[in-house]
Amino acid sequence: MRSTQYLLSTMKETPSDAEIVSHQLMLRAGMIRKLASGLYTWLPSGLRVLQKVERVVREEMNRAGSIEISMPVVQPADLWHETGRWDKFGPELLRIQDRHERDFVLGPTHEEVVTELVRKEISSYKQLPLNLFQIQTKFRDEVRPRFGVMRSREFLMKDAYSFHIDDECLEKTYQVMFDAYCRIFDRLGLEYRPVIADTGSIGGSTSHEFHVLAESGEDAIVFSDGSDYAANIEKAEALAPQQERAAAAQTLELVDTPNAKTIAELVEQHGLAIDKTVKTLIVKADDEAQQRLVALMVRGDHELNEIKAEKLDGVASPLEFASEEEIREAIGAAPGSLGPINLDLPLIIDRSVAVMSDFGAGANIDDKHYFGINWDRDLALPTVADLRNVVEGDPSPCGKGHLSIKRGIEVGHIFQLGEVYAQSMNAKVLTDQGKTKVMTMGCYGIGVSRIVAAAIEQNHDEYGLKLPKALSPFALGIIPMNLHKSHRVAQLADKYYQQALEQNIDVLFDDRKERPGVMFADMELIGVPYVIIIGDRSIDKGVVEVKHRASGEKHEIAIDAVFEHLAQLV
RNA sequence: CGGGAUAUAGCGCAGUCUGGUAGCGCACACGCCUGGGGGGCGUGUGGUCGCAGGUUCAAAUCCUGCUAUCCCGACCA
Repeated sequence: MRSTQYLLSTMKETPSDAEIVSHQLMLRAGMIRKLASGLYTWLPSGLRVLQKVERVVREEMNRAGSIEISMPVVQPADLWHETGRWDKFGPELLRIQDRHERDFVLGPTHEEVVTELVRKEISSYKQLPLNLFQIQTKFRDEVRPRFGVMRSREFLMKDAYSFHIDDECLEKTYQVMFDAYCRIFDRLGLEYRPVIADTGSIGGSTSHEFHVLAESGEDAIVFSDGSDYAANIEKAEALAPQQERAAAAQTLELVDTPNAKTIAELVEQHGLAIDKTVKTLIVKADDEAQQRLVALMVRGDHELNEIKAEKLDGVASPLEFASEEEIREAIGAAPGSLGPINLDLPLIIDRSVAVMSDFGAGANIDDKHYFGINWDRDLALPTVADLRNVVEGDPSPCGKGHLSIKRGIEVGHIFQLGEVYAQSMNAKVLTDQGKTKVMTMGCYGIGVSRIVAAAIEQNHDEYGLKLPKALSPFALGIIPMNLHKSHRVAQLADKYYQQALEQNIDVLFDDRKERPGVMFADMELIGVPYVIIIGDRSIDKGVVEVKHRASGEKHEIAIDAVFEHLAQLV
């Protein structure tokens, strides 16, 4: 490609609405442009990178035995009613109507559509297992799109779905997909980790996420230093504390705390250690429960894990917090003065809270707290459960070592769905016994467009992108010095360009009438891994220079030996 | 959805408080110089100041409403 015939669209200055580095660089390098919040146009350089990711994904999916199809973006609402997700999915599901006022959705995922396909096409166990994938645009009406294509509303995703006669077969395919994902992320040159994950709104049992490690990651993932254990923090169990509860040393005392509405204020104003305080959180109960609200308690320095909470018996799922009015009506006190004593609601406490003694909590009377609370003495020990997020240094749930916490960008997620969708959509086949049986399913997603952003988060420097060669938009750049005045330079540059084209090398020939600094800066910004620099000065010596983006090193290479030299690199 | 901020040329910004003919840098066009790291000089192009109302002789500037975008939060009682 010649620069003069290309849409380079690089920018010197960073647009003010880009926050994280990948978003800034993608704008500056002329990879994407925003059309509206969460909607991006891919410019040529961005599209090149996107397609390189796509290619690796496609190759590895094919290699792993998955078969490519393409399903519609627009899906009839009926299918979503069948699985119940029309009601469950929430406002992220963009609903639209056609001219006949029939309901449709813009597909955020394709379990319904693929199951509809397979239930019609497949009728015998002999046709299983079947693994289908597509690489296609998805739409999710995110609450808060941000960070460019990292969390956009429209995005490119590879989604695969496998169908099996039984769980044993599903588990085999799941492992095949797991391995294929590792190969994909290896080939893309990413630093990543598979972690144990929650299945979330998709449903099912076993699940792993693949995370690219990055400070800007939106997820917290935890690792054991004593084993391979790694999990999303949502899923990591906080083990019960080993130590026994200490004996009561203080008497129960009702204290005026007019200005202590938060744990921080309580600690500061009343000299209470933070691990001698508790937080009482009021959430909605599930529909079958006797009372409309449930109280949950975690230690003052801990965080509630919403995923764990909403899985508890009696707690509404998805988790919903009670409003201030509801709390006042049920308890008679405002948030900020809540606690376990004289609480007329079902109460579930965290394992760490169960071993606390002499602790302080709200009195369920405005502006008052109880200090010196002790279980069994002052009130019976309520239901105990794992309610909190693990923290750095907690013992690992695997039994070996302790946990550390890192940030990750979720780029892949695989699930053993089991019969969830096939059951509700009546997707059955005949077994070798001639009986009907519901198929069991797996599903496997990769965020293709998100990978582009994640790869940049991991591979950049002050000058711009430094993508691994599997991903960089061009493999080779040609920078001529004084192209428009020196025939020798022009001739040689053109010769190299033709040669690169013949060899099918993705080459960017900067034939603009620009100063060298501009050309260097652009090549570095878009991250061209190798650049041939041609000038009269070096031609006089019978050489040209080849510059390596990653190391910054320049080597003089004999004019005729350049492609031989590059053959090993590009 | 709650809180905060912003909206002026393609990009980055000033001007708004204190109303009086819309500015700077970069980019872009042309000319000359320069020619191995975002160069120099000169001449230009480009803006219904987010939208709609209002106040005023006069509004980018003051008032009201709306919209869009970004950030933070949406358990941390």
